[in-house]
Amino acid sequence: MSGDTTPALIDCPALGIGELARRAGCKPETVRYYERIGLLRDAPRTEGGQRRYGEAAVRRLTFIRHARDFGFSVEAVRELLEMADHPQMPCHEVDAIAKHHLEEVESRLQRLSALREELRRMVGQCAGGRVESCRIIEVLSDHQLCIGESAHGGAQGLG
Amino acid sequence: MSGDTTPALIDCPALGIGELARRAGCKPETVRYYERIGLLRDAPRTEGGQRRYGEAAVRRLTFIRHARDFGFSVEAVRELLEMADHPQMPCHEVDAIAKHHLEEVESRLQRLSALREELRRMVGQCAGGRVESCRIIEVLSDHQLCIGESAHGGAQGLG
DNA sequence: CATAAACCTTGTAGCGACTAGAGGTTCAAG
DNA sequence: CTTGAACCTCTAGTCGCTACAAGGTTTATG
Repeated sequence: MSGDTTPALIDCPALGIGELARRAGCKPETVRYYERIGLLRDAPRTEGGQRRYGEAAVRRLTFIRHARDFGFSVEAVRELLEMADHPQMPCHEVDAIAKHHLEEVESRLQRLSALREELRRMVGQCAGGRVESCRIIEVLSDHQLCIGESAHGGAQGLG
Repeated sequence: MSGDTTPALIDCPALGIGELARRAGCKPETVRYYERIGLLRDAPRTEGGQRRYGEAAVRRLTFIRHARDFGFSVEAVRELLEMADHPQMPCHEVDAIAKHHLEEVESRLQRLSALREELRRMVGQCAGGRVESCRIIEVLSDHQLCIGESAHGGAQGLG
C-alpha cells in the first residue's frame, strides 16, 4: 500500500493469519483451530484464498487467549462470546451465564489473592537464607489455601 | 484400629490411595500418575501390593495439587519439590521462582478483577431488566493488561 | 521476472496433564 | 466364609492445542 491509501481500501482487512496470531500471542494453527471449532468467524479471503483480518478479530482473539490463559475452558469461552455477540439476548440467559462465571472468577480471585500475599511474604523473607527458611513449601501444603471444594478441582480451572 | 492404638502400629502408614487422593482433592489415578513421573515417592506396599501412605504424603500431594491449581507446570512443581527435598540449598532459587510467579499472579489478578467487575455489572443490569451492552471482549482484550511475552503463552500458566 | 516467505487444505500425530476402562486381585466388614 | 468396595497394571482416551507431512498456491519485495 506504501502510504497510498485510497478510500475504497480503508475497509479492507489487512492482517494475514500470521500477523493476527502474532498480535494475540498464539500460532496460526491455533487461529485455524479456533475457526474450525467456531470461536472465530470465517475470515474474508483474498482472491488467492488467504484469510485477512481486521482489528475486531484481533480483539476477539486476544480475548480468547486471555480467557484460556485464565483457565476458562473452550466451552466457557464460547458461552462468553455468545453473550457478547448477542447483546439482545434475553436477560435471564445472560444472568445465568454471567452468574455461573462470576462464581468461578470470584473463587479464582480469592485463591490468587491468597497466593499473591504469600508470594510477597516469601519474597520479602528470602534474604540470602536457605530453603528450610522459606515458607513456600509449607504455604503450598497448607490447607488454609483451600477455599471450598472447588479449590480441589485439579488444574481444570474455569468452565 | 477402632481407637485401639498400639505403639507398634503408630508408624505404619494407614491410608490407601483412595483416601490420600480424597484428602488432597484428586483422583487415585492422579496419584499413581504422580508416582510414575516422580513427583511422589514410591509408597510402601501391603503384602497384597496395595500402596499405603502417611501424613507426609498427604502434605506433599496437597502441595502438588495447590501448585498445579495455581498454574505451576508439573516441571516447576518438580523443581520446587527438589528444593524442598534439599533444605540446605540456597533459597535464592526459590526466591527467583517466587518473584517470577508473583509477576504472573499480579497480572492475572488485574485481569480477573476487570472481568469480575464486568460480569457483576451485567448481573446488576439484568436485575434492571436489560443488558445495554457487553464489554466482556473489551475487558479481556485490553493489551494494557499484558505483561511481557509470557502473558501470551497460551493456557500454559506458571512454570 | 525471481524468489523467499507466507499462505492454503487435509490429515495425522505429538505434547502436557490428567482420566477412564479392561480385566484382574486384595481388603475389610458383616 | 461372602461380598462389595478398593485396589492393581496397562492401555488408551480427553482436552486443547501444536507441529508436521504432503503437495501445493499466493503474496510482496527486490
